[in-house]
Amino acid sequence: MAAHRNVTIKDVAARAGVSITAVSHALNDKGTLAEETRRRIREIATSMGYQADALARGLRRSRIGVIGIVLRPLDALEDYSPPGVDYFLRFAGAAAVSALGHGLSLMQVADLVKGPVTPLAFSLDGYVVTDPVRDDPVVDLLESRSIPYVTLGRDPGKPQAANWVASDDAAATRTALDHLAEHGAHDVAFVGGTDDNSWNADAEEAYLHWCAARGSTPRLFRSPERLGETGGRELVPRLLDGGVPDAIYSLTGRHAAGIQEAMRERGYTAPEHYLLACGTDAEQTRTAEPPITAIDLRPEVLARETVALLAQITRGESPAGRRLVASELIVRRSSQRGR
Amino acid sequence: MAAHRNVTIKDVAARAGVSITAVSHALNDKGTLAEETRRRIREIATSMGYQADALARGLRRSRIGVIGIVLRPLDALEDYSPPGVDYFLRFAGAAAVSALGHGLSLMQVADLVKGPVTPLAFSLDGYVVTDPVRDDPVVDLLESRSIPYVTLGRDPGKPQAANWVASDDAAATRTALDHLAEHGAHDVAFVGGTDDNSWNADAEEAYLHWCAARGSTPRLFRSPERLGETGGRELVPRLLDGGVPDAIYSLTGRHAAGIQEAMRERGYTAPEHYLLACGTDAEQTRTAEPPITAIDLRPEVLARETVALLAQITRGESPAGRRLVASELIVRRSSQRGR
DNA sequence: AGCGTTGCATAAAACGATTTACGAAGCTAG
DNA sequence: CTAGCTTCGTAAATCGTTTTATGCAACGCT
Repeated sequence: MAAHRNVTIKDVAARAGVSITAVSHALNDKGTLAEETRRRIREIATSMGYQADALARGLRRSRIGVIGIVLRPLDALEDYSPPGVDYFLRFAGAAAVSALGHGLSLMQVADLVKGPVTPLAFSLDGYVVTDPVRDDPVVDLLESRSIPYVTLGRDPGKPQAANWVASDDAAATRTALDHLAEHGAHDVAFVGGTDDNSWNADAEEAYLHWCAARGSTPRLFRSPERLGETGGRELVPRLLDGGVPDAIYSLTGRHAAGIQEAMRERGYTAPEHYLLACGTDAEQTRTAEPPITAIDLRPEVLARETVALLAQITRGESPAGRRLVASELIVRRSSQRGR
Repeated sequence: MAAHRNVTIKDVAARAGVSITAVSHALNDKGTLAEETRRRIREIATSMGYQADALARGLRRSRIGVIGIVLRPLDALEDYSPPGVDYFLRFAGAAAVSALGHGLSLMQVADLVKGPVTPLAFSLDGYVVTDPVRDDPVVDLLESRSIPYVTLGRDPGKPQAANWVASDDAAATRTALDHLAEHGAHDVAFVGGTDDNSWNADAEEAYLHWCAARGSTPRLFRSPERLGETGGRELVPRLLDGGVPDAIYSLTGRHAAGIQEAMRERGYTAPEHYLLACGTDAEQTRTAEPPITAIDLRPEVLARETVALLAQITRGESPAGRRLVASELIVRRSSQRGR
């Protein structure tokens, strides 16, 4: 238990009676060693429990087997485990697991452009950046350091960006709106966030198109993500201006929960007086009374695709990758009414 | 955008017309440089956007500013984002945030003793190991590599272990049992897990003592954590042997949820026919119908204490630290009955 | 003049790997 | 016999820092 220096390549070389070069070559399948020598060295290395020091190796190779993940919406919130928002945790968890499958590990990194940043930040092999905002400074920073990255959701300011994975938000929005319409809604109000990312942008645009196609007048509202339930509650008076809407489609779970509460306080409940659906599944949508119909963005699938793409890129293959992942509507009581 | 080599200490030295030693000393407040020189070098370094390479620095200093976290119960589950278990995610999230406060960052590491391990694993500054089992191999491994660590929950096999933080599970158990008794329960059945960690051990022991003190006959059940809701459901026939218990205290949230469901299917609901409480708060306990009384282990507080202790140790100060954190009972409908 | 301080700065040796370039045998062909 | 080619290994440079040991003035003192 004494402060026991770990076994280094030098120790292995000494024990095997060869040079450290030989050991390195044997272990990495390089050079021109005789097969027999290779085998012998490997055997000795294993028996000594040798494991190459990741730092030293990284210094030479400039790859350390770790990728970073930056959750931009949480950077904006300045809270990395906000109550009720489990999408990001599910995504990050799934990403970590996927990374392991590629021999990588994953490290969550707090806002790269603010304050003191983790020392390792610029030595990582690559980054997953979720929901970048328009011309995101984090993306610029990575770009300027030429660190590879994949965004989850497009950077709305860079339509030509090469590598991203995204949920098919336009399709998901249409599915949700159609569902509300099927259950009798003519007039659907839309509540989005204010972060300038592709999730908000694509959903809004799809909503406007949908309204135009049906000849209905859009009623579009926005509330900062940061305000959460409170933001939802405060929107209700405006939502009720000009009568109770047939249905409300709220992008974020926390807004939806706030809206539902404030509506109930005024005597309006779903699905009796209006229909309610939400653009992302969250603890609130599952546990509200009644439970709220929501879109499952399938963070596990998104994570798998995102990490796979990044892994490919860090390995040097760099096939421009743009992958769209279909989401799924989970129908719950808040939007179901006999037709 | 060209593959732009990052600015190194050598570049700074060249620009400032001094040796690299001078730059290193200026930036780390070492050596005997003139104050004026120091200032000038620092200025140039900042203006060039110099940032020391973490790998190279780590290689010398053998500290890289990253700590690892190992969630043993999830290792056992082989699922790092199991549904409904938010305690670990809350803990890990809070730990990450706390780590930042100490200038460290946190990396989640999957089972250190199984399969290929992340290359960086043995170069980290230290580890948080949650809920080690008796003579945990991960703890042994860290010990043998002399990597500092703090456990969350004691290793039941090492009563003399120096550094741990834990929730006061004995007290919490008594509080919950007393609460059930106050609401009229005489005969409380106890359902624990099978992992041999201090959480299970301390709660069981407290339960047995409590029964002994009151002269009631203990009814102790165990079900593997891994079985989750199913495990809870399957326990119900045995729980009902010899009549419906006044109350059931289940340690894990998933067991509790399964028990509640299977009981309802047989026509027994809480709090009408029996009282129900749970040893940890989880999505299920909050959202079940009725919601289940549960103990909030306060993962945020635990995380803060654990990381603070580890940070101290990695800084070289190593005050043996054993800290007990009080948890809090959240009373919900499942255990409330007019007396 | 000689000597010990003091103050400032640097050269060089680590840290632990990978990679490049070269060298010593042994063999073959002319 | 020797030039040339394999085959098998190794020496040394390198990655970017930190740290240790040393060097060189200038100064004050006897």
